[in-house]
Amino acid sequence: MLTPLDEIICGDCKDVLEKFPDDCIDLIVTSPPYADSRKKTYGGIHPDDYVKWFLPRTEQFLRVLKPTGTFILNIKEKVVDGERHTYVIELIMEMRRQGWLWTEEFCWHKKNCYPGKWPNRFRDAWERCIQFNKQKKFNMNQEAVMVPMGNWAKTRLKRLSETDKRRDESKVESGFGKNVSNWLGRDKVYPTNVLHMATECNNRNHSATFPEDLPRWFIKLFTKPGDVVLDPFIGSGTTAVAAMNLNRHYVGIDVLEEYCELARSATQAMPQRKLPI
Amino acid sequence: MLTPLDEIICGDCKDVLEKFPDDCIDLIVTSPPYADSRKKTYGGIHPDDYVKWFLPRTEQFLRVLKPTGTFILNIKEKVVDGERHTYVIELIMEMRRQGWLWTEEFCWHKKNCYPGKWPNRFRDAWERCIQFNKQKKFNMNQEAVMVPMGNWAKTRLKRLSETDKRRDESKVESGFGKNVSNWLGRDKVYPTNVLHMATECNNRNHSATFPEDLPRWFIKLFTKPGDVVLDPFIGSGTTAVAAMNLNRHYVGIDVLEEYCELARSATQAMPQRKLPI
DNA sequence: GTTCCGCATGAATCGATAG
DNA sequence: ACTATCGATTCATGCGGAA
Repeated sequence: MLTPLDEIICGDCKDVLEKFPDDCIDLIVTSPPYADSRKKTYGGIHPDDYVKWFLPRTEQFLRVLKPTGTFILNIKEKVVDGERHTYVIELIMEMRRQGWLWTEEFCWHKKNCYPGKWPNRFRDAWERCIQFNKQKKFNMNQEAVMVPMGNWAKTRLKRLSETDKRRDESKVESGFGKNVSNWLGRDKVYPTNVLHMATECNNRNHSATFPEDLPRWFIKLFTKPGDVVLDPFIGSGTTAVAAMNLNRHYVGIDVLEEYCELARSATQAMPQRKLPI
Repeated sequence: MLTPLDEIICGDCKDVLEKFPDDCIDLIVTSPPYADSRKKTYGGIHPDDYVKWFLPRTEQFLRVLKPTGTFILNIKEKVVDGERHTYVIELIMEMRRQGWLWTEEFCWHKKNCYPGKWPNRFRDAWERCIQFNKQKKFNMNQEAVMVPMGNWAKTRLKRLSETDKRRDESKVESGFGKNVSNWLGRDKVYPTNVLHMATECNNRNHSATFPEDLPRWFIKLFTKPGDVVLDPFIGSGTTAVAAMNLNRHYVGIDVLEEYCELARSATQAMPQRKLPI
């Protein structure tokens, strides 16, 4: 079977991917249903069963990913009985046994985290974006995510509005859009492994969207135009839209037909490809 | 033996703590020698041996810590052979078997991280501050680390200078100092589990100092004046100085006499206790 | 066209209450 | 006793409407 490109496929990603050929995906970036979350829609996997549930799927991810490809897993451990549960770190250990390399762990600082107050902890304002690879040599285009933040840029930024300044603090290109070309040839710096992005809290159709900037950043970093991006838990379609906007092919999978429809609408509602990338 | 207070003791913390009574420490906060780092000074423990080396020491930490106390471990996994090494997550698993509760993991965002460029990764701008406890109920004074950042403050901040605004962004009390009292009674918010603090790059006598703000923040959060703070890897004495400034007792331990001397000088050079806390 | 203000909205967590 | 459900808590963000 050939790889179906630019499609949203309904089904369990384990079953769907079994029909895919080996080494056909350049980047997998996904935010799976967290343990015990989204119960009403996804059924909810108990934290204690999460690793066992996930491993057969990462096995398929490993097979379909190209040797030079990357797998970015956005995840966070829940608090269970007053403690951080260990399913995420156990998953890392088990995936290494499966053959994955644990290359890096990015920290996504969620500037607008969920509110609340408890006697024994503060609000959780960060999630892991764990980078796995098949080999030590993988594709990476660092220049694609460089940030205009030299002295010249800094001076100019002082004249921007408060809102724009806030966006600039994210240091991740978001908020600059078309103007980014103005910064070419100026002082630009490489980002770090800490990403500052706010969640999108205005999406009423899907309870757990990550911001488009997140997959967008990793797509620019780990793929080039024409490459294939897979999100095995596509949800509302954020990853597919991000890939589309960057002239990459996408493959989206979700077990719920409802979300597949949502993702299809999102990709088809795209007004145009916003160039330049 | 009674607990020796406000002293820097030379020796391996395992041996030194064996002579301490049970349940005598309110907070342990430390940044141990990282695996295979600081070879010249600490001898360097190979990453593969790190957990085995560390566990007998955490066993003593567990014994001397009060039931309501907290252990904050500032650590980060090294890159070994292109991969993040697993000694930190293995350590968490093993310490849980030892009886520790893995309550939380704070993210310390190092705003001025170490420079450098590599083909396959970005600069590492965050470290883990892992919180362990003996029981679910522990002492925590959240009000002590509240931050002036409500709507009212936000509006007002627009009129402050650029420099002040930058300091404000740190959200961790650093940079506000005396002015912070002006904000009392106004909108203050609780912080999150992401700490934004710059590293101190001016200490050339010790190879791995963390900024005083880091132990200071945790000391304010998990102890009250008169409590006892232990740093079993005291290094240049940052934790002892922070405890002293906050009117807490300290116990510092280091295997190297050279660092003990350095720490003693640091505590004795204290000009005065900077009140208010 | 700007800027400003008010408002709804969250991958949360704890503790109490109910079965 | 042990599990399931529910209310209270809390704040950065982006939207729409207003000045």
